[in-house]
Amino acid sequence: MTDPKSRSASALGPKEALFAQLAVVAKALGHPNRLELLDLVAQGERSVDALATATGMSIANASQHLQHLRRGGLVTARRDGKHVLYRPADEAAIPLLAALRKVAERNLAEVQRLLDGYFRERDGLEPISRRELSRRLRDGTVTLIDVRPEAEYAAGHVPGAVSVPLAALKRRLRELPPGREVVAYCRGPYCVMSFEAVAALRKRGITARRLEDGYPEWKAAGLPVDVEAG
Amino acid sequence: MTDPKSRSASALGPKEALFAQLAVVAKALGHPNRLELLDLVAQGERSVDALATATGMSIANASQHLQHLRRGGLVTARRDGKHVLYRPADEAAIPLLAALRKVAERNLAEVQRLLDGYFRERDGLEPISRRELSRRLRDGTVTLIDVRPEAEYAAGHVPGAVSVPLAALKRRLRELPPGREVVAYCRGPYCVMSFEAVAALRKRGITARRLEDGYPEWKAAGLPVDVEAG
DNA sequence: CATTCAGTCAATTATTTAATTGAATAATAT
DNA sequence: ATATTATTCAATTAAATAATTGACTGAATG
Repeated sequence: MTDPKSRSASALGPKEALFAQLAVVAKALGHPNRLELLDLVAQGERSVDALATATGMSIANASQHLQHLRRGGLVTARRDGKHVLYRPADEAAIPLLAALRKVAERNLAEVQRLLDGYFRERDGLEPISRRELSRRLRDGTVTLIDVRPEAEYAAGHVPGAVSVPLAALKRRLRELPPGREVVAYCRGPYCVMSFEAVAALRKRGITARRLEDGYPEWKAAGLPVDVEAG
Repeated sequence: MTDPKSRSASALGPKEALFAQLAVVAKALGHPNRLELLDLVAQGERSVDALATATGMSIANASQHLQHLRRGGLVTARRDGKHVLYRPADEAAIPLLAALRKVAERNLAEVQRLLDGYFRERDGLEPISRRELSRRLRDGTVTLIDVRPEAEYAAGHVPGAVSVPLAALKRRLRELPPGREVVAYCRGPYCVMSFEAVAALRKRGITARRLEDGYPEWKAAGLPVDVEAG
């Protein structure tokens, strides 16, 4: 019995044990499939394979997720003939799911985007003006990223911008100086890449905005540009 | 957007994406250390190393857990000089924690065991509701003591409460107005300090009760709070 | 009493997540 | 400047979790 998890909670201090137990409940909610199952179960008692079919999971997979939910005290099961029927264990389980939704809705830009629809979200991301960007680049209070493909960056970009093509953004997040606002730009007002970039950054808790319009408009405004030597 | 895999949640259906986002929040709650951190943060804004010290975690570990909580939208951080101070991101975060507790309390045998064991006196100590406390504070028929450490009292407390940290309670018993019921509160329903305070007072013949839950819940209920000037 | 259906269990593999260490950064003090 | 303090980051390793597969069990049916 070297595994600390297998020790009874009494070995842990009451405080630790309680948080450990709360974590069991939270973990039960910590997987999209289980949330989907719980959401279905909340609508009424259902059999395992009805749930598996409804969600597109395999029976075994659904069964295991349901048992995970059961261990978390969120659902209970009863046998009815050949079928095992699951239902919410507790009237407190539903408010818990609601509280979770509330936090998610309030805080996650990504959820907001989903709720409001793709294009409405774009309006929520107020862009930074060229004038303000210029000033903040001088101050060094902002990280500017060019999310267009590398070739376009090479052909001309805003001075001070770093090339981080959208496709590479996720895995290069760590390169961004932390605690500094990020501004992303791309081809112009009808290009979605900077919207996507900002959404991805915000989803990860990074403060991010779009530059108004994009590179062509920057250049057209007579502002300086850099071209890759070569 | 040449690589479809680089798209964020928008590549999933809206339903899947929604559950995925809810799972992010739930996962943020899905670790005992993070729950402990959140519980502390709920008492008031705190620096990373204050939190690390209070919980016994390494600074780096605490920092990472806090960032995990931040990604889940449960806390936010601001810089104050050298320190980064974390606080709850959202008033919805506290009810979420409370809902989690409720489910855990009702359903988990292990928690039940804890309540029956360590906290077994709880049943004997009927807590006083916030509503009733408010009324009796107005009437002046009760002495309210805050048994948390002094720093937490300073960061915010129930108006009218006197700071009597648990450690100091015994030697400060004579400061309590005699013949008046004492109500004690601390950090919340699973914080043992108020239980111990009440037990200590009763042992000495003083009529004492706990406030239901604790300071974070008082604040979350929208009731007034006092903060120490300075 | 063997067969089938509905679930569960156990074992495997792949993927995630956690904790640790030491280096990097940011703000401040010397 | 340089040092100091507080925090974050990056890389490593260990541990936990997820999905899959096939074997297993309990209840109905022929």
